[in-house]
Amino acid sequence: MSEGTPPAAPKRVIAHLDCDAFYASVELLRRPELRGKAVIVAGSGPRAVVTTASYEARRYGVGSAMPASQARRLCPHAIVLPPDFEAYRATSRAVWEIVTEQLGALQHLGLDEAYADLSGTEKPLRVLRELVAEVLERTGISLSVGVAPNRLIAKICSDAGKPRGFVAMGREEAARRFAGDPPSRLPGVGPKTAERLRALGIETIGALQQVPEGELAARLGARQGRELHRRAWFHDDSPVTTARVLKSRSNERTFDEDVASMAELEEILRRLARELCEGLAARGRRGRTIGIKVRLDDWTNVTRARTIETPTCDVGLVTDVALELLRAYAPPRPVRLLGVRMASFADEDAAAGAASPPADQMTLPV
DNA sequence: TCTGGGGTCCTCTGGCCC
DNA sequence: TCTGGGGCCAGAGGACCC
Repeated sequence: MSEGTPPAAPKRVIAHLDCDAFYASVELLRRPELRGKAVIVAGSGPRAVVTTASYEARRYGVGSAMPASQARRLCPHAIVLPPDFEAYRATSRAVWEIVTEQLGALQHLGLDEAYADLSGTEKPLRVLRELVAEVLERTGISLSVGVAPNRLIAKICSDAGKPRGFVAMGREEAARRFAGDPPSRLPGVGPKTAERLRALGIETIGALQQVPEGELAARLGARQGRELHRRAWFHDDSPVTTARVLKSRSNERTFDEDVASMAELEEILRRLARELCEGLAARGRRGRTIGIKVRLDDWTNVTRARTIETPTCDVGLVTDVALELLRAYAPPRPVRLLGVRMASFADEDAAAGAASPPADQMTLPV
């Protein structure tokens, strides 16, 4: 190693693995007779939204998070199935156990996607191709894979190749290839940011690349401006983080019809708090910050929280605090959604035991 | 057309302390 | 004694993600 010359950073190889139309795929495995048909997974209530849709349904414009009523209008012949998260979790475990056997620890993002760091792996593309074939054979689930020097490009590549895609790309090529795409293709650019960019006349990633970082910072704030500029050029040095600790847990419900009665709201809040505490107790978690969330009929969202001295998962205490917060706010309009939340968890990792990881450490999506 | 549920992270603001 | 600034924390709201 020569003095004054830093050693070249080892080349990173990051893979993003994404299950194709995951929930719909699980349903099709259970009901093969639906294969090739338009299938929508959605709740049944008047305010239900689409959880996912098969590619046949997507051709009619049906997409995730769309109101189920709208999805039915767009694709009236679609078969609508209720979500079965237990089944999705079980299939998810099966898929990621196979992947973890081959690649080691993963960074999970929900049940159906994960990052793996393959830096230093011999012939990573071959390893990944064989892995995708094995997952398909053993579980029936097809994966799309993006391989790149960073997470940002890997994710965009797996998305661009869906379904059953396998796309590997370097940073310069990504900056060229996706220049004509809208900024919303970049993770972290949602509808609001896309609209702000549109208002500035920025309609493509290529256009975003041409805006000096200083100008973006002046218009969008220093941090977001810098980050957008980096993303437009597909720079990303964030690590693949395999252990994530749960920060908060919540339980919320949207009502089929708005609720104006305070007595009814209090009863619902008691139930939500009890369910939340039972879930926390089962995982041995206790928190200090208790919060409520209220969505009014005009879609106004209000949150209130209080931090107590001693961590708890006691139903009575959590319910009392949540009720006090609700009474102090006293919703001025009918309520559409009510939720309760716990955060600031006590560090009880040691108590969870060394043999098994803490239940909320997301080494596996459970 | 009419928008779920469960999360994370970021920004802003205000209170408190030094 | 008063004032300003910085750091820290909690609370609230917003954007985004799957």
